[in-house]
Amino acid sequence: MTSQQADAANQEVGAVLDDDFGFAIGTVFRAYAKAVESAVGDVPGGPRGYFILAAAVRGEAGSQRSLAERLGVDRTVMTYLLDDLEAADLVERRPDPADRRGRIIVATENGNRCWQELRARVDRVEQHLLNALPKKDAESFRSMLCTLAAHVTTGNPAADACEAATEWAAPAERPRRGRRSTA
Amino acid sequence: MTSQQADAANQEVGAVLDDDFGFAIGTVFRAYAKAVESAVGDVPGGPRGYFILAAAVRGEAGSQRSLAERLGVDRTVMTYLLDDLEAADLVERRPDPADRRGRIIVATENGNRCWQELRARVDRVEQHLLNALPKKDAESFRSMLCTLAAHVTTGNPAADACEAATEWAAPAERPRRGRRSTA
DNA sequence: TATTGTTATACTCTATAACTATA
DNA sequence: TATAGTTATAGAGTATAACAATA
Repeated sequence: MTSQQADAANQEVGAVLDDDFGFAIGTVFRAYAKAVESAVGDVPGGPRGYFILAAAVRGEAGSQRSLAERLGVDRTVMTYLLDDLEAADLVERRPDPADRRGRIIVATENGNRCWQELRARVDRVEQHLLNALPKKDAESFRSMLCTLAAHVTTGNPAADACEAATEWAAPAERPRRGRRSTA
Repeated sequence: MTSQQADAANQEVGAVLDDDFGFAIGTVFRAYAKAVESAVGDVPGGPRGYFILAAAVRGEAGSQRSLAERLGVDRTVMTYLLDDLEAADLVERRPDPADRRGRIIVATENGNRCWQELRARVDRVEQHLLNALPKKDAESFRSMLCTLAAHVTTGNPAADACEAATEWAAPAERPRRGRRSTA
């Protein structure tokens, strides 16, 4: 196969695979996450730190636990993230007057200021990504995406679509690569 | 704050945060990935293994390197994934006649059979997720998502939207939690 | 007893570097 | 010299479990 043929084949591959929903959402998500990562610079925790800050600025962060669940991170990880964000003087942990076990996450004054600039950058990333669509489509895409997110958040998320995990193919033990025992 | 007020606030939080694009795409992606993970059962590599298999079945996998880049994984990780998939008799590494350094990834007969069932399951996950939208919207959402993915794949992905990473907030050293030195 | 948050530890996953074989 | 793939290893990230304080 000549390199020209190879290139043509690769183009083809791209076109067809990108037509797969799972492939597509993965690709778009990774591209967005990567772009946001560079956009937020050295904010502790990267994109996740940014979203925590965003929630805090809007006064919607709530408790550590609820925020962690919303962001899809373990509650212990949330502790580390908040330690770093607090050390950077972006957010603050305040005692919850209603439940002395919990903390309420709020943005500091500095956090508010930083977020102004960060949000502008992240917005540009979002717009740049959506520029691939006609302006009108971009808006409805954004809207539908938010609808899906809201639906996932409230309803139970597709977990019931498939219940059991069947045994697939060669039951021969797969010895967990990359950590080939200590022997 | 009463617990009723707290509940109301939490509802509000959900609604507003889900209206943030980044938050929404993260939420939807995680929900989809989690659902696919359970749908594919113990296929080696989980969702990633499934997508490799899907590419192989369609004869679009190509070389390990190109496939790895497409899936957003390191080429060394691709080696491990393929080791496991090959051990499970789902895919096969064939020498590339055009370049004896490279391998071409193809699905085995067993891999083809398994994929038939797996694809049906994953399709159900996708449909279940998109059920939150009116049927017509679901189709256009899917289409737009694929357009975005194709655009990301070809054009350079938003990486130029923001160039430098500025220093944010307290430059006080953040001591990297969770690995508090060996002392 | 159950829950929030923290800490320590163990584990998994990823990526770096070094190596082989091709080009 | 550069690239595809492999392997080993170090490192980052994650989750488990135990604990303290509060409900």
